[in-house]
Amino acid sequence: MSTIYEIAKKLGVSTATVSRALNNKGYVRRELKEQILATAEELGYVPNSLARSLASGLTKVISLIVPDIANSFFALVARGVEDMAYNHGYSLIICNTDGLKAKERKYVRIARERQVDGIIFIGSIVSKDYLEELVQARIPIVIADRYVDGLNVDMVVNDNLKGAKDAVSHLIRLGHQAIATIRGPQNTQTGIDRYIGYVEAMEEHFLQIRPEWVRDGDYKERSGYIETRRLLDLEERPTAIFAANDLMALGALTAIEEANLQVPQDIAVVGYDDIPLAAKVRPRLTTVAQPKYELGQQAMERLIWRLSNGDVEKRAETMVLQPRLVIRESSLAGSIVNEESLQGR
Amino acid sequence: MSTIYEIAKKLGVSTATVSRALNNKGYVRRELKEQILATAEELGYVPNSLARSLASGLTKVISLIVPDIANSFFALVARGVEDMAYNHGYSLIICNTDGLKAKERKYVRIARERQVDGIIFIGSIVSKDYLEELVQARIPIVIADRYVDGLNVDMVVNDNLKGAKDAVSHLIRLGHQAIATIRGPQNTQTGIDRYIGYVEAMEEHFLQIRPEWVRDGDYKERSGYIETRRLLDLEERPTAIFAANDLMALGALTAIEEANLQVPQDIAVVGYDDIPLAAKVRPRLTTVAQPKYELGQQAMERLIWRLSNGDVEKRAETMVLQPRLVIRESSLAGSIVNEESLQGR
DNA sequence: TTGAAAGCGGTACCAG
DNA sequence: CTGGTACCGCTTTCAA
Repeated sequence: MSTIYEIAKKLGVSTATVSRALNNKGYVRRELKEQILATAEELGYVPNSLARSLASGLTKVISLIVPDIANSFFALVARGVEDMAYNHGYSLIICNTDGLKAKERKYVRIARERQVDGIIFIGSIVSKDYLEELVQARIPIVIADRYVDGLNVDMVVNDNLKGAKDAVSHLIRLGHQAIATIRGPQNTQTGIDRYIGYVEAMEEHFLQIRPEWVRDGDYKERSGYIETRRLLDLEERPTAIFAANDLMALGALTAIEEANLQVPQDIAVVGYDDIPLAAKVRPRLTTVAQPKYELGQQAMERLIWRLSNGDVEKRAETMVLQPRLVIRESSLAGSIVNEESLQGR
Repeated sequence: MSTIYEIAKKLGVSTATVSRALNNKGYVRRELKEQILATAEELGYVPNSLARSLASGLTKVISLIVPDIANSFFALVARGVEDMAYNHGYSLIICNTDGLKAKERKYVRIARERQVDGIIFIGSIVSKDYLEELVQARIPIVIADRYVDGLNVDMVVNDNLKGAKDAVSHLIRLGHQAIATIRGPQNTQTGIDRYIGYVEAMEEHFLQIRPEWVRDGDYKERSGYIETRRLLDLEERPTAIFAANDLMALGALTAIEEANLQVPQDIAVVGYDDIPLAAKVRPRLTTVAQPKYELGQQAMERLIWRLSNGDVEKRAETMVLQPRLVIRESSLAGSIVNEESLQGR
């Protein structure tokens, strides 16, 4: 493993000059620079970024903290982050927390030890404990797909309230009046906002919200399944269900199928997120599409921006991306339809 | 950001002693050690792993090179890698190549610059060019889900030949004789082995392989769709299709559905991989399950083992995991069946 | 334009 | 047991 020292020795110059030449920084006589570059090539020189980081104080590494990369939603967001990072010379350390505070804490610790330049949280718990620790350590962070109140931190989210409202309004336009919802955790902002969207849509159309039609899920498929069974057992059964995410909507589809009922004829179902599966199941799932890849991209872009304006203590901003209702079979009567011709609003 | 130097100064000891105490290495008087630990705590000391790595020559970082983390198959393997890495104190740098040699090369370069302790390749191109570069740089690597010939490198794969053979034999047992296959790229070992499995199963049962029943795909859904349409246009149409992976099998299902034919009544379909979608589509897809998570786990475990036996120039080994045929609706006549009761072989 | 040298934060060997 | 100190490989003033 050759070093700049070897290059310097071979050419009888100083390491300072070699460093300048290699980094194209400061003054170096043109031909000398070319010699240095040539020698570096010849020696198979590869810069040691550890040494560089230690000296410069910058690692060009970002920690990406996510509940589970095997979850397709997060995987797509992560992909957006990674592409943007790659284009800007950043490397990503991946951290799966499984929603566990302990793992999250540990990963934050690791991020600090490794001197990462910044951290991106995606849909994580984000306990304020270590969030403050990070602010104190002056490590820039961006939170994606999760709005955390009272924090001077950059965030990128989608307009959950509007998305949910669009979804429910769509059901109402189809003539549904008895619309139930399976909510996400009400201690998360996404869960709260999507529920408010549901409520607002119902109220604007003067539709009654029966308490037993409001079910609490945890964003996992199983809870969608369980709560839907409960809904089906009701004497006053709803004709449509708005699930706060696709996984729960999928669970709903299963429960309805098992009950020998038809979607959407007997019950319509709408989800949220538009994970890849949504377009694959039968009936295809109507859902609110979050710009997942873009969410990741924007988060990373924001972080890079923050990093290059480091000392500027500019106020944090929240970027809101627009969701898009994707209408498919699970909320239409009848046959298979062309998805493209139906997309909109 | 406090350093060991500050701890040392505050206690009037040397940095050497502090280092020893913090790392629980070498001799330090018990009470002194406790004081050091307490002071570290008090100062909010966080070790700088860059400095540590630079001095020790170990980073505890691994590069994970994968075509696309948003692909659920790779995501699951990656998850296996990450969990194992986490348990052993390793961090993972994620690298999406999109199957592009240029990106793969770039990431290998980055891995070297960052002085990673090792590299795990999953289903990648793995050009011999930089593979040799890595061997020369003495960076241990493990290749998962991809067998590369003539290389003294550790590998973890599943028995593709056997898996394919099992799948086709299953179709034959169901009475199929006209069985087509959509192959994977024949410049990949997985593609070759799965094709050989198909051939062996057919030959052992004295079944004819018509050349027009052997189609070439690229592991993407679209190619499965296209090749299936070709198969359906044949005058001598096959009664079953073995696709070399699930994505292509999914494409096949779509093509068959569009042709208004029934799966499995008119045509049976079997895939390979058992991605999450396989159990979700209708009809549910019969497939060969690869132990994805375990594949990742084993790869990482192998790498860790190799790292702790660094100087021992032990011969590389190839670990072969067993695939498992998962029988679902796409290869059975008739109604929805309980998946569990059908798993076997 | 170039070079000397002081770090960056730790590790680890050697002497005491 | 503990301290002194020479690096690890590169960046970055500051002089020359």
